[in-house]
Amino acid sequence: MEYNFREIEDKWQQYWREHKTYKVETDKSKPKYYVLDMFPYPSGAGLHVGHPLGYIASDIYSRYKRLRGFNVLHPMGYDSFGLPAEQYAIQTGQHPAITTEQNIARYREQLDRMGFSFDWDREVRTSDPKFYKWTQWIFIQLFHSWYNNKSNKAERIETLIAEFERAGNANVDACCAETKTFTADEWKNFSEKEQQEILMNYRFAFLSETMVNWCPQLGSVLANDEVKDGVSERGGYPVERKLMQQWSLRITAYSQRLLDDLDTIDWSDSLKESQRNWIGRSEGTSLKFEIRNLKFGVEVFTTRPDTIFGATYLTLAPEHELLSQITTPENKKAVDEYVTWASNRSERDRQSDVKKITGVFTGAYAEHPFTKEPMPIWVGDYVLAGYGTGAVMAVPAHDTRDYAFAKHFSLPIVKVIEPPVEWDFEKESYDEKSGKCISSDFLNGLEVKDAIKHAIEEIEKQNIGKGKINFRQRDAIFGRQRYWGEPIPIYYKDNIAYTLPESELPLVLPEVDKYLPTETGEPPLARAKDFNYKGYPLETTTMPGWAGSSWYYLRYMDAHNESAFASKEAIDYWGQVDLYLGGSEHATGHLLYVRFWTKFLKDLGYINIDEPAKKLINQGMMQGTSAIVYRVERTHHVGGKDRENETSLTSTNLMYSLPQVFVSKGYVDKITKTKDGNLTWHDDTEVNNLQNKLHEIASSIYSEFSGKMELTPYVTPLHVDVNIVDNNVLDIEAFKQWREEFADAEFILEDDKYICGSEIEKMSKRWYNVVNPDDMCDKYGTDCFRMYEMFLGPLEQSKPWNTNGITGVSGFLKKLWRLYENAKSKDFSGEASKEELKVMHKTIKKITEDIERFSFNTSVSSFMICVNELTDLKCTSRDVLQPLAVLLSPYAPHIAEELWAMLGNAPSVTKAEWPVYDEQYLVEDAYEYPVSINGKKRFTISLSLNLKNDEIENEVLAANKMKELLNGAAPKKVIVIPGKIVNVVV
RNA sequence: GCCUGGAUGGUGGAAUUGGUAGACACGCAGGACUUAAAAUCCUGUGACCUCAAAAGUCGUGCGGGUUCAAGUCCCGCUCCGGGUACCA
Repeated sequence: MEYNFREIEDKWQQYWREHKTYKVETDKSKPKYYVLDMFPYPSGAGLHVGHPLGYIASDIYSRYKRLRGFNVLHPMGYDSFGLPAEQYAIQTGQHPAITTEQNIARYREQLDRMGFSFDWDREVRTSDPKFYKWTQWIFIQLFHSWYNNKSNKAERIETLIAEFERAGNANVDACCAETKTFTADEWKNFSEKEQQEILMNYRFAFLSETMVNWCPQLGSVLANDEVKDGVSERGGYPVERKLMQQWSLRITAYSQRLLDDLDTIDWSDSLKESQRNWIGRSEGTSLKFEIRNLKFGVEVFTTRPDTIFGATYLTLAPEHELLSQITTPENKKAVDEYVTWASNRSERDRQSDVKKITGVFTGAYAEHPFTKEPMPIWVGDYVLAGYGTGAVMAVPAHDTRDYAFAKHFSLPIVKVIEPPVEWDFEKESYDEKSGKCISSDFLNGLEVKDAIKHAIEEIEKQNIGKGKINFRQRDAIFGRQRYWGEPIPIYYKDNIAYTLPESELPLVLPEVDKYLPTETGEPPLARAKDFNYKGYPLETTTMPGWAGSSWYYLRYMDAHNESAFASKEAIDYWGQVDLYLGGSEHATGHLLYVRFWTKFLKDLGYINIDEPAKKLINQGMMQGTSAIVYRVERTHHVGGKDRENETSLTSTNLMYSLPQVFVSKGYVDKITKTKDGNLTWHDDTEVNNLQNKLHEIASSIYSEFSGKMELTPYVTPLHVDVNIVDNNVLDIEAFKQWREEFADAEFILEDDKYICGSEIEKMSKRWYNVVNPDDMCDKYGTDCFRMYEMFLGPLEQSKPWNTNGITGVSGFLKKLWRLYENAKSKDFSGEASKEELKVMHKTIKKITEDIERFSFNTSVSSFMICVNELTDLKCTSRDVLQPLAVLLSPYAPHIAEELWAMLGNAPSVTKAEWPVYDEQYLVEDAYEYPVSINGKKRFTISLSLNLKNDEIENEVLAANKMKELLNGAAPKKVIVIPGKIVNVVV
């Protein structure tokens, strides 16, 4: 019987469905293991071959862990709120829920085909009110919590109110916005409104007036990680800076813990490094400079207090709040103009001409805290309002940006660090943190490191500043002026924000007639009728896309719970995600937010883990391989009618009326680009050959043609659908049908084939290089597709998708099938030979180790070797073929089930036990001596022996020779490099 | 600029702790079976030298070093990918 993958796949998928094979329950008798995939956003395009890469890997690992006796939680769901569905809704008026529903159905169909072992009973969708009820619930907890720096965790707001009532806020050390100090009595006398305003400064979810990234085209604000290169990540629209009242989450409260706990998790170094950079901790000191003739000072932040004596001026950000107060009347006009100019620059302009130095003198002077020298205060847009204090002390000799600014405006440059190497201060600043302090009063002679410490001590002693840690990370903007997201469970009474009672949850997304912002610029939710709570208006912004994904892993544990986001029992049992798989593009977004929410929920006692995922693996991006065909220019097609009417076949007419002609890649390689950008053929014979071929084509169509065609050496590369290209060979018939204009195209072939060029690009519809897994599964079967995706290369590496090698995997499966078919005819009754057992145990060891270290690509090779060897040995033994089916089942579950059944076993292979290998079959004949020297199992002695070549005929001989030399202890491995050295591993 | 990952045949990639580099697969070449094709099977396949074989020489981006032994470790570069950036 032939290997009929379609029949086998249908049969077993149905069996799994009917028997709920992959349903998982809390089972305390078994160790748990939680394998999580980053859930997909169900876009309209469906899955492409890049998606399943991670899912296949996690599925293999889940299946493996199950066979090893673990109770494995392996769920799947959809991150179903998002922009594309909303954009589609704006264009068509169709409710995003409907689009989303359709997309999910398509995703599900595709996922089902892949034979994944998900427990679908636990499916979650972030846009489902039953799910977002709990997202809203968490928001309410965030609103009613604050971060206590003393206990170093989040606490209920009640503890803060109690403290206010007891002793005001003088002793409160919280992560909060700047708040005036008040006493207990003052607190009690504050009005409700005043109290609420103060509390807002402390809440984890808070409203504030902040600079936001405003995207006019999307009509919404964006978080920092949603902006790339000054344009929106989705859509690529320009982004402006704008001051707006916004909901934010106080993620900065956790900056230090997010940083510290990176050391406790098994994530890739590069990903951890991205997060460290994003959090951007820097140690330094704040420092106050008095301003001449004014009563207040200006505070700066610096990481280099050691260079304080090199500070020659101050620079403020254009948005700095003190700017208008310090500017002298004669400089006011210039400063105002500069500030207006700077504020009108878009984020993109600002980034694109970073090198342009701009700034204006304010007329004011600060006083150096030690030398009491006057220091001019400037305003310049190289200083950012959002970082540190929005003001810097400029040390041009030791900071590149200050140096450029000082040079440009001819400000003094004072060297205070003597570099340990030759340095030309005429050319550039010396920024390194090494060298000795000079011209620096009490710091003279100190090394930079010591000088920093000493300077901070001195600054603190004189009470002009103190050591401070700054983070680059900003609080996360949480409101979006969009429709398709979770409504924020807030209503307003007297303009004060209150949370909805938990009993009112979920606050369901209301129906609206249009999905656009209102005419007055309010978010789409403002269009909803009766959108209020007891007459009080509800919040009209919605949560950002990352809200649901920040906690979804907890919902899988107990997906249908209606009284809690998950039961205590489920949370305690499943604990942490043991293995999390997903793309590295979420490094500074989702993966920070999910860690943040986890820590928050832990602080409030709802869960007992600090980190969501113990181990994380980033699967590499699957790039597309575009296929290129080359059209010979000047042979444009003008349509059949023109050709019929053609009367005089001049060469020019002919060229324009000929069908399009495509040359195979081999010819194109013979073209080079000249300096002036034109193309030229390498040699004239090629030109002649090609012309002759074009001529042949012409003559075959027009028998009366006898002229000579001119050939222009241009070819135009065109993208062609990769699905009609196999191993770079174009399927010419399919190509002709692909596009009407190619219907009667002609081809100049090499070796009777049309070879396409290829280009590695991002997978995109535009380049026709999107490969859909369905097509692959139709052609080769799911098991083949799964194994081939793994075979392509290491999981974490980005790689182009190509189908060049899939025939190898396909051939392997057929061969595997035949092996069992042949054995079946002999009832699998063969006695396993020693060779067969060796092959078997070698394979068990290899596959087990491969899976443990996520090296799935090498596993596929091992299977191929194993089957090749067993075929050669004509293996018919159940003792060998049975464990092989088990080993194979994580990779190719359908065929493994069928082979398992074929062996006469009861269904299903998923209930089998993972085989264990036996060392004794792995030892090579020549080295079958158990050895331990000095109590160590194995170590290497390297000896140079003066043995002649003929004395060491082979490794066995060498081994025996070594045995003599080692007083009877036998070597385990001997490497003979004839004529050179004998290396021995004992 | 900074951080990070990488560079191995015609191609994708193997080499787990420093131990015969190129497993496995694709592709290519030749052969068997077949009326033919597909499918399947067999043989060869890093480069150079050689009619061929034997033998030899070179060979893991480049230049040095450590070692009996380096794709692997160390120092100095080049190029490519990813992240990030007036962050004081």
